[in-house]
Order: sequence, then structure tokens, then C-alpha cells
Amino acid sequence: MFRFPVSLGGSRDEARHDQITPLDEHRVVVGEVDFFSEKRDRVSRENINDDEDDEANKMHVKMENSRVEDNDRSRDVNIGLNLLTAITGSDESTVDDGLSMDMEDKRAKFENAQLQEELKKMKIENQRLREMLSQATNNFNSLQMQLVTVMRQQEQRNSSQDHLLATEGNAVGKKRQEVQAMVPRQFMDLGPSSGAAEHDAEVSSEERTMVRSGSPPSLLESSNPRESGKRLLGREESPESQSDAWGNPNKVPKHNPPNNSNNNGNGKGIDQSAAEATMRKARVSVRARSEATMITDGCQWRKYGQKMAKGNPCPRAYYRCTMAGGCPVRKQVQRCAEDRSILITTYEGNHNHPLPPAAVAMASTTTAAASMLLSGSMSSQDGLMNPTNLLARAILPCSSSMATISASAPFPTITLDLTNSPNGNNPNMSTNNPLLQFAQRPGFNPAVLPQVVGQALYYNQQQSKFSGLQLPAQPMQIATTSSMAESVSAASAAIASDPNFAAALAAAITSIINGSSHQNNNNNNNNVATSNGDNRQ
DNA sequence: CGAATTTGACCCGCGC
DNA sequence: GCGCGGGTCAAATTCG
Repeated sequence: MFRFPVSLGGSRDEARHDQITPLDEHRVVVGEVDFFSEKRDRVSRENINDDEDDEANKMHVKMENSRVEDNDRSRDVNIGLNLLTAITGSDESTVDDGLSMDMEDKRAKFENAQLQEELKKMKIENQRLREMLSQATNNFNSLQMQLVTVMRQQEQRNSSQDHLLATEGNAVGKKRQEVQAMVPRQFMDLGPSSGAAEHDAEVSSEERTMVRSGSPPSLLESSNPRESGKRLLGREESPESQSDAWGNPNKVPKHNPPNNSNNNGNGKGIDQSAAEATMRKARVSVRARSEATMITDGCQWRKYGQKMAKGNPCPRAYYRCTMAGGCPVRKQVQRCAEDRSILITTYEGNHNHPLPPAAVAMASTTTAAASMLLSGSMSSQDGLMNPTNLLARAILPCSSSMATISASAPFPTITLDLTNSPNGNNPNMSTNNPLLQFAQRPGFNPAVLPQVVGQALYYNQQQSKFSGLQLPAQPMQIATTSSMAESVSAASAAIASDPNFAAALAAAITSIINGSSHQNNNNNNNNVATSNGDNRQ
């Protein structure tokens, strides 16, 4: 009969029994157990058999392993068997012999095998979920494309009716706005407050383009020649729209009054135009270390200009999105004067067309950042949480140089600094900043990090937007805004605080999803998973 | 040959 | 009013 050969007593132990103090009772005295001593083994057996010492033995067992609670069990001293049969945390014992160690080893192997099996199952489950997510995303994309197409067709029909019924006034205009408001705003506006006005401008410009000709609008003469008459401008937007907001942001208020007549008389107010102009002023600048002339963000760009900027020997290139005619999104690309390996890409505007998943990344980032930036500046008066501060608090804790928000003139700009200069100012960034840890991984695409950051932020934007979409008659609830803010904060904080970026991102997305009363899928989810998977390990 | 890029000219706002 | 700098245009050029 196997008896647990624990040395609970022994001459030395016996001596110690007298010295046990209340303090000792809380101390684990592992070193007093000699597993390999024949003598002590024998002595211990004697001690075990000794009823008189039994109580002391039990005490000692408790001292050595406080988890042994059952007196009967300790009396039987058959702990080793229990260890083998019960695979729990309490199985750990400080007493053992060669045989039990062997069994312990087997048990550990068994546990290891079990864990690996579980891990394998989880991987399979994870893969399955990813596939489901990918499929759902594809379905969503196709549905969205169809929706946009249908909406535009309907828009065209309404437009032609508008020409006939132009004198009927606001009723038609409101109807149009409703229709436009139903167009998915995922790629369109900078924030909740831009609303249908921006759609009106964008869709209208595109609509005008489509009515005039099937040619790309950029190649067409604008119907709004400059008042100076010196030359015609081939801009695809009317002066109140995006291009001027980018190029000459301060020009917008000047042009607004005369241009209100261009809005099909649907009564777009000056305030709305001013807000719209303010929205478009926002820029998102991404600093990334790249040797390429341009970071890959999934969009198609056409270079339309290049200038030598003052104070920088490197020229600044101007690009325009060419994925759809009349897309107002533009970007500037310039190398940093101090460190030419750093590429500074500045985005402005929002795509008015569906984007491939790869492009949604950067677009969502810029949209989210710009939207938060602007809505923060606009909501600061009403006592709501300031998303700008949220964003800052979410990102800045990583590093003060990770993201900077400049609301100063000429336009508010948020800069995402994805560089981690080896000769940088903050050597701790590389170790303390999980985002940069992520960015440092081999094969990291500089466009991915803002993408991943943007996913969480943008997802919340869409939650709110779609809430407005589904309930157009209801204003956005403060609770929704607050929820969004909290979700953003939680998501960003999770990302920023957890060195395991993938886990943090998953937690963030989970918190977002859980925090929303309604679910709205969009391709960002897929991008999260994709980018996550692509950049993990 | 069409698309993309280059590049000089032009426009505009701003500061002096 | 003038110059400067940023941004854009579009003809010319290059590229695939």
C-alpha cells in the first residue's frame, strides 16, 4: 500500500515543532522537506504512524501546503493520489518523491496536451469566425454598392423632376435631402453635423457631372467660371465645395453668399455651409517612415501638382482620389525636412464612393479623426464630452508625440506620428508604446496602424451615424453620444494600454459592440480582423 | 494611344 | 499695393 512518504517530522522537524510561532504558521517551509532522504522518509513514516505526532503532522502539512484542508486526507497522507486524480490548482504540492514527480510530470504533460488541444480548437473557431466575418463583410459591401447605385438612380430621377418642379420649393428639396440622407454615409461626411448638407453638395456635384457628360468631371469645364473671367476652372466642385476648402479654406465664407444660389434652391443655409466648410478644413496628417514616394492606403490617386514648400527642400506633391469622379478627397505627400525617411501624408475630405476594404482603412482613420476633431471643437460648448480630448486622451497617453492635435489656424489638424526614430527624441517610445511596438513589427505597413486605430474610432462613428440613419426623425441622443465617447475612450485605452495589440483590439471591438444597442456591420470589422491577422506574428 | 505625371502659370489669401 | 507662399490647373511630356 502506497503511503505518501512525506517527511512531516524528523528530528529537525520535531525540533522545529516547538519553535512554531504564529508567524511561522503563515510561512511556507518548503526547505524542511527532504524528499530523498531514506532516513527522513523512514522517520516520517514513523511520524505518520505515530498518533501523538499526527496532529503536529497535520499542522505541518498545513504549513507546507495550506491548501490541504481536509484532516482526514492529511491523516491518510494520500495526497499524492489525490494529486494525480484531481487536476486542479490545489494539486500543487510541495512534497513529493520520485514516483510522484514522475506522475507529476505526466500530469503536466497531460495538462499541456489538453491546453494545446483547447488552443487548437480555439484557433479553428477563430478561423471559422473570421470566415463568417469575411462573408458577412462581403455581403455588406455588395449590398452597400447596390444601395448606392439605387440611391443614385433615384437621385437622378428626382433631379430631373426637380427641374420640372423647381418652383414648388422646399418640399421637393426636403424630399431630396431625405433621400440623400439615406445614402450610406460611411465614406462621405466628416461627422454627424455635416449631415445632408454635405451630401447635397457632393451628390449634387456628381449629379451635375453625370447630367452634363459621362466624362470624368475633372476634365470638364466647370459651370461656374470664375468671376474674373480670366480663365475657366476645370474643378469638379463648385467653389463652395471641397476643392476650395482644401486649397483655400478661408475662401469659403467669402463665396458662400453668391453660391447659395447654386444649391438648386433647396434652402441650404449659410450656417450649414459654414459648418460644412469648417468640417472640410480638418486634416489628418500621418507621419510614417517609408522609403516609397507614397504610403499605400488602398486608394487610387492621381498627382495633380507639385510644389516646393518653404522651409523644406523636398517638394510637396498633391494627389486627388480617382476612384470615382468628383471624389473630393485629396492628400499631400511630403518628406520631413528633418528626417527625409519620414513621409508626411495629409488627408482631407471624405470619399463619396464605396472603397475597397484596403482603402477603408485609411479613410476610416482620417474620417474618424477629422470627425472627432471637428465635432470636438463644435460640441465643446454644449457640455458634452469633447471627442477631441477623448482622442487625445486615448492616444496621447502612449506618447505625447504619438498624436498631436492642432486646432490652430489655418485648419485643425490631427497628426498621427507612426515614426519611431532610432535617433528620436523619446527613446522610451519603442518600449512603452504598444502602438509603436506594433508598428515595429517586421513587414508592418505604415498605413495599417492608423487603420487599426481608426477602426475602433470609426466604428463608433458609424454606430452613431447609422443610428441617425435609421431614425432620421430623431436627433442624436446624448446618451448615444456619451456611449460613443465612452466606447471610444474604452477602445482606445484598451489599445493603448495593452501590449498585446491584437488582444487589446479585440477587447476594444468587443466593448464597442457590447456598448451599442444596435448593431451595424461594416467592412471595418473585416479590416480589423484582416489587419490584425496580417500583422500578427 | 490612353492614362498618368510633370511643370510652369495662375489664383488666392495673408502679412507687411 | 505688393510680394510671398500655398494650392490648383492644364498643356506638355512620359509611361505602359
